[in-house]
Amino acid sequence: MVRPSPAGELDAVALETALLETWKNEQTFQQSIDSNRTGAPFIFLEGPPTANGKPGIHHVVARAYKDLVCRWKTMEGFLVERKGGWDTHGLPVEIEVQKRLDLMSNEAIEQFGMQAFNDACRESVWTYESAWREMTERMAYWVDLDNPYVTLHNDYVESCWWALKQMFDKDLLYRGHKVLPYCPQTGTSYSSHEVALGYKEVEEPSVYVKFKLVDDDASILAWTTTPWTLPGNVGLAVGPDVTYARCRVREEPEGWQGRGGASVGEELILAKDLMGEVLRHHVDIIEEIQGSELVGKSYEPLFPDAVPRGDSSTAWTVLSADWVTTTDGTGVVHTAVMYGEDDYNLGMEVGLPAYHTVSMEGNFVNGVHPELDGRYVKSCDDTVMDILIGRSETIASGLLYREKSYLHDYPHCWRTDHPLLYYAMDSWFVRMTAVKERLLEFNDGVEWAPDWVGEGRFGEWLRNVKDWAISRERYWGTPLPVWRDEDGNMKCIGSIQELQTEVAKANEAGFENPECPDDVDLHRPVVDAFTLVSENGKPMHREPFVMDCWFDSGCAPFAQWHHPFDENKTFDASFPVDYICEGVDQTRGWFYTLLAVSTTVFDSPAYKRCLSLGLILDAEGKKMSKSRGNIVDPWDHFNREGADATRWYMVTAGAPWNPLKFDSNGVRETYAKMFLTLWNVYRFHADYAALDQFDPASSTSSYEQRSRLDRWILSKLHTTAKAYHDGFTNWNFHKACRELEDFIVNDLSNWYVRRSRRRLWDEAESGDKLACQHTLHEILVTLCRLIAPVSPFMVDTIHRNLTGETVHTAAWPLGTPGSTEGATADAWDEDLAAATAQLPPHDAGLEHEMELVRELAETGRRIRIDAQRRQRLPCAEGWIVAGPNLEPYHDLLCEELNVENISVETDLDRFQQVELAVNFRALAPRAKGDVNAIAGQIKNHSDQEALLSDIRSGSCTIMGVDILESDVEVRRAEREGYAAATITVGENDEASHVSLVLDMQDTPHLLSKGLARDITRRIQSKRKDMNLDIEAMIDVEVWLHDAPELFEEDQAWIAKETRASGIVFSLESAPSDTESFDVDGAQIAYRVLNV
RNA sequence: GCGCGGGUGGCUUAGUCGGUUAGAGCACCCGGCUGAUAACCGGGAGGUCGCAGGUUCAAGUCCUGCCUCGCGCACCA
Repeated sequence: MVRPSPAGELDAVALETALLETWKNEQTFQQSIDSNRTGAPFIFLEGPPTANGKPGIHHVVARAYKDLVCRWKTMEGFLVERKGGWDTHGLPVEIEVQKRLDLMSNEAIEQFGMQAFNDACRESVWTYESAWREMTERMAYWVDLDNPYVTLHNDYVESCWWALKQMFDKDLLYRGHKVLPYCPQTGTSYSSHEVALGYKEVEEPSVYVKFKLVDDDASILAWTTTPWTLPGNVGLAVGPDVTYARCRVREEPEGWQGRGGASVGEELILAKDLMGEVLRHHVDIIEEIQGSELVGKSYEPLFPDAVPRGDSSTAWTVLSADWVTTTDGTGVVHTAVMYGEDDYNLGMEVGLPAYHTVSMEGNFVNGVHPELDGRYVKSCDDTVMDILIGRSETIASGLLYREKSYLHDYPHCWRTDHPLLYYAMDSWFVRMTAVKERLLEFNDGVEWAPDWVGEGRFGEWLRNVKDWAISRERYWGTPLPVWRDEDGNMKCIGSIQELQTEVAKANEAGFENPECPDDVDLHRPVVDAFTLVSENGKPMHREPFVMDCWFDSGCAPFAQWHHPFDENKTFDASFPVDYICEGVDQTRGWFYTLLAVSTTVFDSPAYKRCLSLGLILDAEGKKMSKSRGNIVDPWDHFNREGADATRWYMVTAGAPWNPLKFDSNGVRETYAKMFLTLWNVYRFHADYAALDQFDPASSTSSYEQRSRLDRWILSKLHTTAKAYHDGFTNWNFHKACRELEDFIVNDLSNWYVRRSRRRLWDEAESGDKLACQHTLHEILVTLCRLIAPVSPFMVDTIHRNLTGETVHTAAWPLGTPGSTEGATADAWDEDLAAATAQLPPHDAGLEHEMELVRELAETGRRIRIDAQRRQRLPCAEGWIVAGPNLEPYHDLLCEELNVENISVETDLDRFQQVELAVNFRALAPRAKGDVNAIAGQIKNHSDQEALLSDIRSGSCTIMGVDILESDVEVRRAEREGYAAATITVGENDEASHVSLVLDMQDTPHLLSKGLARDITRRIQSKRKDMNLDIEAMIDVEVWLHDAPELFEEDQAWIAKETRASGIVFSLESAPSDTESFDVDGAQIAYRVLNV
């Protein structure tokens, strides 16, 4: 037997913290999982956050959506286990530690000691773990934080090694170069994110250089903003479809600034479109040439000693590249293989020599040019130009055509402020280009929310997929498990055991290695210390890289289970996962790396559904970020409105994939509107249920015993729950929740409870009271279950008090498909018809009628305001004109409208008149341009009734167009001169027009009733001011000196309503120590005494 | 520069297939109602639906261009 106890005032924060304690004690989370042990699994994968930053409100949003779906699926009977995870490797961790220890270069780190540095990283990773844990628990994100996967753990790293070996064995892993922004000062290359931090506008010299053709007395002009790359030039790229011009210098230009030039008669080749931009000389065009015709021509190297030709046949020739444009420069791109990404790719494609002319320290290497060797490249711009000008007799005959300063954004080291160099680094790659088709295929099978992220942003990315540069020249990360000897022979190690075997083998071959125990630390520098042996007996050293930390997280689906070393079953049953959810910024991050790893390792997709969340912006619309300092602390809201309101606000503020402007005021509004209202509805029910010892289990109230109001709210609940569920299955959580909130505030609180209040005041047992209590009970229990996935606190308190059980192991009101035999999580979108069978009966007619009744009640208030008649003064009669039969609601309407009697007027024309409006959709196709004129004529026609009958008889033609009955809509409006209003119910063809008319005549009887209402209201208000108990009796005195007559029955009614045991009405003047008020000009005085 | 998504009263936003008077909430003003809650009801003020063209009888909605914000990519000779 469950009897609710009284609810009391709401203190959301206290309620939530108390529940957290209860959940901990009862292990409610675990229970909710255990109770579904036999259910079909629904696999969720947690994207691991990094705990070396403080959690902000934007993290709460992501966790709210993760939690919502997991809780919902759990209630649907699925087994939803949620393993937590932590991302613990990577550059951010290193940078944090570098800052703290003031180690701003690789050299400094190595001096400090790699082991000590990595120890510091290992520790730093957990800086904010407790903050994360507290936030996670407080917001009630249910995830297993006690057994999380951690990317730095040996088991995890070992799985990553295993995955790499799979790739290696499939020849998907290779060693090459990648051109990266590189800082010679810190010896570090940067990820795009860091590069973005350091863009600065700088003015630098750019140069136009002449490249002399070998078998032709002409030069090709090329432009570069980085003169330091010119010694490395090995090719010139032209657009095959670009038109070039061969011009001969006719005469000297008028003005010439800077160095460089050309002699009269000299021939230059450049894009025709850019001649005006580039050339300063007067020239004659000798010939127009297609780019493709230039391809293959040889030219003389600028710095003949800088780069050896090797076996390249294409070095120092003109090459074709379709990305060459004529938007700037000369339409010819100087190509230095090692110092530009396009250059490098082109060089690899056509076989240009790949030699560095610049060292890792940023200096020219020896042998480039006597005046440059050993110098820092960025300070050599002038020297390079001088060399190009050379020792020629005139500047004009040198190789420099022109110099020109150039203003552009250039990346700088965000730590040292030095310009970065694009520099080809040794690097390891995953051959993603080889599996592109599979990636696209797998992506097609993913259900994306919103779909345009998958098809658009992500699909675009995949269609342009490039090989994944997965190695980093760093210290703190999963080490690349590849060992290599001097001849380039390689071994990829896929497990600790394999490492031990290889170490033993090497030791046998005579190498000395440290111990390699079972729990060997799979990090640098420990693994660096092992020397393995190659087939031909040579020492193999580990490639000195760590993995991109995104590789780690991409391995999460299997590495979290230490696959394939442990628990194979867990992995097999949980891959691919059913659901992941992260911010849209993970598109190229985790969403990609998961798919990249699963495709290359398992030839499988990694996830079936992906919810991609919009960014969280601050109130000004700026992205929340640490550097801006605009991060909202979730605790500001947890400690004020509570986690329920915060979560509900997040979900209702907009579509999950849209950017969310986080508005603190919105959380407050959600609290006041949604949760306070829900609580008060619950409180109303619980207080009376407690008073009456109501027990839902030991009494019943059949559907037939329920009042129309009960059946209406039950039907409304049916409709709302169905739409809510439908919203969930379509990812429209925001629409679902808004609709539910509207139901609670509008339908439940403002109409059902308001209209039902008196039913529960009845102190005697009655079938009607019981019907109301059962109805409230059912509504509240269902609501709790619907709300629980989104905001799990208050509804649990309510559910527990009403049913004795937690809501979190309760069944979803629309069924539990997860617990049916043979179910799978793929059945996201179950049979709605079957699901709604579990809800209370739906009655569309009833909903429609009640909508009309409510509108009529509101209309009555409007009529009174127009007629300046106060609400409490009754009207003798109200007429309802037209519309459906509302007979059963007349009592209700009498109360709402404050009229003595309601009657139905069947003679429509007594209060209504016809108004015609054009149905544009029907008439416009025939009337074309005249449609508006015709509409005007119809609307302004002086006799609408006559016009209508003309139309009906087919004898109406306006402006040559026959007007048919289907061309017009017939509307009815109230006639002028009555205290009346007309409303429209329904839409289009179904629309009906109902008028309400109120009788404005006063009688002594009505005035007396109105007066009684006013007096009652004053006394009630006084009772409230005096803080009297609802049950308390009072004594009342009233002075009605110049008031209308107050009949005896109304006097008695006042006494009853106000619970007055003694009441005295006097016609004398009131004493001075009384309170008084005004009713239609009469002063009424009164006094209330506590008995 | 390229791609994606936005721009609707002071603020947050809804707006389906192009259709008649652009709908709500917050805040504001006036009035009402209340043993009904930080509530509720009625009314009011507040909108060139980013700008400019175009298609159409009809455009917040479709098309083109531009401006602007956010994000991603590229910043490159």
